[in-house]
Amino acid sequence: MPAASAAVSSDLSPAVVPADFAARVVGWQRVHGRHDLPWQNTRDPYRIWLSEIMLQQTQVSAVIEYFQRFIGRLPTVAALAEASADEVMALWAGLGYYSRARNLHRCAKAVMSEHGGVFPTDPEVLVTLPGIGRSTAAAVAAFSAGVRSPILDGNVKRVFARFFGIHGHPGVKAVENRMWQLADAVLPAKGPAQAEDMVSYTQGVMDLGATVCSRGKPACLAAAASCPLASDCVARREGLTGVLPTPKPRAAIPERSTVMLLVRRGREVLLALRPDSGIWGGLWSLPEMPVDTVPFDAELAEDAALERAREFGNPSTANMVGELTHVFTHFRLLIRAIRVDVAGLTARDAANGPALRWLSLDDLDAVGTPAPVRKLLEAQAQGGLF
DNA sequence: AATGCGGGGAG
DNA sequence: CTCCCAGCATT
Repeated sequence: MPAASAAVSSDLSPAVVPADFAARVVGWQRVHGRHDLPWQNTRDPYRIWLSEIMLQQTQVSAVIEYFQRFIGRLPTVAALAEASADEVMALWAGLGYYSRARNLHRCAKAVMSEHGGVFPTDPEVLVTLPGIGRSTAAAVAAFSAGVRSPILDGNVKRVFARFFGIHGHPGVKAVENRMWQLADAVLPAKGPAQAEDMVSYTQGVMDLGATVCSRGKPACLAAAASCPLASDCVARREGLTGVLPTPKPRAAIPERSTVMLLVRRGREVLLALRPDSGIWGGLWSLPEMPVDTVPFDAELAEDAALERAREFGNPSTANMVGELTHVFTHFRLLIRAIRVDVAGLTARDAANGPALRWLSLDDLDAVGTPAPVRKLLEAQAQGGLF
């Protein structure tokens, strides 16, 4: 299993970067790729740029209508530059990421004032314009002028992660850097066919990610012939399409804590019935105490436990017997357990009520208890801590 | 290096 | 419900 360091190695040996990578993608695109999207079949950098901005973090299906409407109303960069901010924002409304629209407007004005109204096709120039980053600059340059410059969007990251077996979330800088390195290394060869190949390759590597090397069930699993890269794709060979690309690490789930009472009367322990709604609804658990000191103070808690246990009998001793953590889907619960030994019965022996009962430690299977409570009870049954 | 930005679709 | 989508700008 490749270590994390493998994902960021700088090794670009030919063995892992097939010389015909781009050629395979190009050939596949011309037969199986998408050819009829509204921003294809043009070399107009304005239309290509507009589509690329709209497509940032936005799916193709959502963009199509917005693109048609926008072009219908503002068909040239000059028209966009002259339009009011209100009109631009109205055309964008509903697409999200509205800074894209503000930058779009600023960019059009900059093209008019700084580039004589001629949209640049040099990636190094494009990337200086508002809202155009490295990948968008490369896409505009490739589609409008066949410039040999790599894109790296979500589709490409997925294809690369799988084909090269790159572990680690692509949002991590080192992983992304590695992918940029590869994106440059696999580009179509320089030469007479470069411009047309760049158009097909740039479109193809995105089409591949969108239609074949999809996130859910990549088509290669059903039919290897559906992907031109299947024959030496690391993820396909090693059965890793389900784990690559590495998903974004989940946010740390919050931790809550509680104190549970192990109220002992000889071999018996007191259980409390949970309400039907909420966590562990309807299960028998242990009586709990509010935790009102931060940080937790064991001696205070033991004193409070002694006081609390007067409801259940005559308490003699209270001792922390341990703690354990139980992980739920949306939070982590730290459970501290305090054993309180009681003797005799009081007038308020609430165990006679419906929500409390005594249970023999020799008969744990008699009731349904949450897994962590079961662990506490089993430890009690064996007489020790846990 | 990590976050905010956003509405929508897929699983 | 979570994750992701033809990313970029800002901190």
